[in-house]
Amino acid sequence: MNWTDERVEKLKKLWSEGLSASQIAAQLGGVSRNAVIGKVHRLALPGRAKAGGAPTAARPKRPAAPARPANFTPRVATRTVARPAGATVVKEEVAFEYDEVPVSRVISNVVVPMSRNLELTQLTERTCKWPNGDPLKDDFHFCGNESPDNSPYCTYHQRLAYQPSAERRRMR
DNA sequence: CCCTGATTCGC
DNA sequence: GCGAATCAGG
Repeated sequence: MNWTDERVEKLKKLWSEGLSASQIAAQLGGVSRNAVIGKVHRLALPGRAKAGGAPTAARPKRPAAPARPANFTPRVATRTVARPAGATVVKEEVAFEYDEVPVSRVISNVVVPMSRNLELTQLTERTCKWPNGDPLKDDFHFCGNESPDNSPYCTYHQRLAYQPSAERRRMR
């Protein structure tokens, strides 16, 4: 695989967006992370802030928490439990609640992790194997986020995998 | 052991 | 110029 202008442009773009060398290698395909790093140096692109270590500063930022929906009502409910004579009153906190918002939608608004979009050959025992995109098209990739031991999926896709399809559609 | 980028040096 | 091997670190 050679460094065509097109591939170099994609490298520059992804590097500037803060993707790691291995992530870029996975997206380009056909090159190792070492190849990517080597090319970055030859192009004299600006390096990462710290030598070694995760590029925390340049990482893609997590989306901000969603604004409260109009029908969001913060409230703390209490209820009094029947008690024998002499006992103290018991209150239970129910915490914040949404009005008539399906739970799946709330979940969707809060946590939808970015996939690393790895190629099949990049997957390991510890990467999420959730497929993204059309298997017959070029943009087909696997999630690739870290998955817990003994699970083929990351925590998010693990949860997604066990939802009924209608719920799944709402979560995405 | 998982990962990160940096560097070296034979090709 | 390329990138595997290696180093140094989180």
